[in-house]
Amino acid sequence: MSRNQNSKKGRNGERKEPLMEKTNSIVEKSIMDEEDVGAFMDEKVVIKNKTDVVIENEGIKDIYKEWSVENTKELLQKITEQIPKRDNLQYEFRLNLIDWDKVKFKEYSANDCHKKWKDISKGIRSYRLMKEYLHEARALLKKSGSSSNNKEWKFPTKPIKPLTSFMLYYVLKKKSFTKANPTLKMIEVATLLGKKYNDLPKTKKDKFINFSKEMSEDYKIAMEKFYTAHPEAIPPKTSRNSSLKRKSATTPVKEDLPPNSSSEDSEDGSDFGKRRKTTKKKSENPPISAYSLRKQSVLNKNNVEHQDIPLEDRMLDNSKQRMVTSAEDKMQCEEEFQSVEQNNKTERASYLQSLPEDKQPDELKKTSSKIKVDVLAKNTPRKARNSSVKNEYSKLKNGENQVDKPEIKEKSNNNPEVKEDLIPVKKLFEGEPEKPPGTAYEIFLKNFQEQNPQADVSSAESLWAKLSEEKIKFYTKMHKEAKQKYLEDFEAFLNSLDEDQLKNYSCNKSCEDQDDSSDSEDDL
DNA sequence: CACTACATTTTGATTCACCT
DNA sequence: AGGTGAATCAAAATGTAGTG
Repeated sequence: MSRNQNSKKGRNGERKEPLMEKTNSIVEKSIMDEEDVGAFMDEKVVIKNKTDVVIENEGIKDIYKEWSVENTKELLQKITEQIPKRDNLQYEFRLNLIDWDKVKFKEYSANDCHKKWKDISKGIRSYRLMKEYLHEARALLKKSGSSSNNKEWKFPTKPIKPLTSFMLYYVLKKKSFTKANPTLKMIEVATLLGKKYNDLPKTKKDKFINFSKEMSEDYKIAMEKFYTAHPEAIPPKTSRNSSLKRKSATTPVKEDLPPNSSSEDSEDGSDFGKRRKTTKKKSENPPISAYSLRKQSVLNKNNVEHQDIPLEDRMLDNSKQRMVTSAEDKMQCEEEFQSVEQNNKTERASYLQSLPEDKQPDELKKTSSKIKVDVLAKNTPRKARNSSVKNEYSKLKNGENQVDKPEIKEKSNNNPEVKEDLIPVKKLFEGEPEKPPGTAYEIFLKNFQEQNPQADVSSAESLWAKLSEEKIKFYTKMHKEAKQKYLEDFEAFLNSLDEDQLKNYSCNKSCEDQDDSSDSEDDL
């Protein structure tokens, strides 16, 4: 692009004024008519040289200094010697760097040589033809095609990943958005569009989501075809070492974070791991998603049928299988998951109700292990998930135990199976925000109970199970927003406390927590 | 200086290593 | 065994650092 721009400039890089060009051509023409000095050089060059000399007031006799072909050749050689072997500077910059004192030879001064070069270069074409571009393009293709690193050149037909719903929205809106806000930087545009996307009405958002899903399905089919045609393109199974590479790739690992949250769990003395081992059979863990359910089923099936195949391979198979799963199959899987999840909820609720009242909170705590993930991972931007909020939690965790307590407090309220009347009511601190319902289902239940005060919980449950996908999404969104608001309010609440209040709050919560944990220990 | 590689922002889908 | 979480990758334009 810069070369095209340069081609519009004068040889010295400065932009020629149209008036100036006109003036020069008139001058050249008039001189051409009266002079015949082109003994061995291009007429135009000599004439131009003449005007230059006149303008620079260097004496009229220099105009007629002769340049034989041999001397001109020698000049070119001298200039060539001044250029480094690996010269990659643009013409104008290189020209400015040439030391004409080193070029000068025989009776020609540095100025003579410089001027002569200016004249010669006038006769050189400064633009490139299409065929020249094509020639270079072929050379580039040859070069790039041989590079094993260049995937695009190696597999030009490889389908590109489909855009996510947000990406579709971003691409669609970016142009008009930047036009309306030309001062915004690209990063700001992305941030604002991200916010706008999140605030998008559900119906509009669904359009993008659906389209994205369609694209995703097409991509899967295309990839399947591509891998059939190019089995060599199938990525080789990665070794354990490759994880290090992945970590050191584009996104730097946050050093202030523990390697993973599970180690954090064990480090802080929490017995989450132990609890899983001692109190629950693995098979009792309900699937957390449709994918999880499918994976569970596939892996179990494989377990029976192909016990000799390594787990990693089976997981890979599962991933591959997922790649080629049809939309219908996926829907079925999703429905299956919803049904399983609802069954689990119902079973869990009746189990909780069957427990003695003092055991219920502990049982709730055992199963609601993932508050951080649920609240933070799902409802905050990725960056916040990874750093700010997590850091905030861990920072406070280390020094100020008051945050642990709300966390646990929230845990007990965040369980999908929680019935309001099962939660021991804890007094709220002054200004402390009220906890939101723990699940989308609870929001639905609350609404349901408000509208049908006579109806019992089981009818709400069966209604929830039959709820359309759209309505479930609606309640999920409401739930998300409520949780997000609570997080923000809670953070603001903590910030608003002075040291004494914080101690007081911390102490209150610690006492509550001690009660809870002693119960918990007993239970274990 | 020219050029290249990478980081920056956003969301969501996908993949897969790792840990319990 | 399998749940979890981190990495990656799609798009865009621009800035920056490193290399030659």
